Amino acid sequence: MISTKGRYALRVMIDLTKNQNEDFVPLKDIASRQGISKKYLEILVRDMVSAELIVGARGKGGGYKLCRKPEEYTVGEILETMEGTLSPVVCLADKKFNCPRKSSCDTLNLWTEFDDLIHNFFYGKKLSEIAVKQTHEP
Amino acid sequence: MISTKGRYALRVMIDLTKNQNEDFVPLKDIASRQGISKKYLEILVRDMVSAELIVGARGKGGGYKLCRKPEEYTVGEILETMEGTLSPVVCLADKKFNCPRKSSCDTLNLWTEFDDLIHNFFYGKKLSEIAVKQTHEP
DNA sequence: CCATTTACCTACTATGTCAATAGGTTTGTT
DNA sequence: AACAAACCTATTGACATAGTAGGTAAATGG
Repeated sequence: MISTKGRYALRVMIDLTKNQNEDFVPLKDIASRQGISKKYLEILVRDMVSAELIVGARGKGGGYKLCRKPEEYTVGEILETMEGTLSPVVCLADKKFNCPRKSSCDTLNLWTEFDDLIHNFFYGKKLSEIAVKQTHEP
Repeated sequence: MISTKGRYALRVMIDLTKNQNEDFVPLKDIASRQGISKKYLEILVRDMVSAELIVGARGKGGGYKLCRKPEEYTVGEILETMEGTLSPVVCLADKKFNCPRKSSCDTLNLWTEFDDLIHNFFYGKKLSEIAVKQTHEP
């Protein structure tokens, strides 16, 4: 299951996409628009900066900003950064894990197929696709 | 991520499929073949019985048995029983949960699409498909 | 230059789930 | 009666999740 880390991070990225006009968007604004604790977002945003998904600027007029164009991010990249892995099972998540049952496992095929499905789904979605500005009813 | 509950339960179902010739398969045998603690399996198997995936018989000659043909089970049904839900996010997992951001959420579509993908994948797979006896290399 | 605004940093915590383990009771078979 | 099996209740250690609390550092505006 996707945790708040991944889900909130994605919403931050969408929020930043929608507010690209401003140079830097303060976390305070994002938090209030998204209805998420600013304190908690600080933790997530730190990881996002060190993963080079966004950049921060201090002081007055500071905040956060995307460091690429929205179409240059995939949802998969964002989620995988925050969640650590998108793999549905331990044996596929950890590359170093060499399962002793590997050659005889009846379920490995199933998990591998599922893993590919997840990967292709999320890496096939661009941030720009899901962060479209909403058209309001007349 | 699919926990051991779902993964082990699936392996129990596969084991039972492969040993359909015997009337009832003792948990002891399943545990040793699968290399899983019998004590832990007891807990999982209890849930499987109450969900009517399998039936148990006590006493000597007892054990567990499928209550339908392998082609009448879907992997989705087995996993969903054990995991509680297959939904990737809380807002879709809990039917009673009425998210206040539902109408304005930018990510709901994404999660719904992903949820359908997961559901279709696992409910499209039958137990009989993944529990085929392995053909050995000559 | 100083107050303000912002990011950035370290630490702590309550809660819950996971993955078992331990020990006992009941039921059916031989 | 002995045994083998399912069935039942309770407990536990480890870890992740989803935060909270309080402070420091840097940039800007007046």
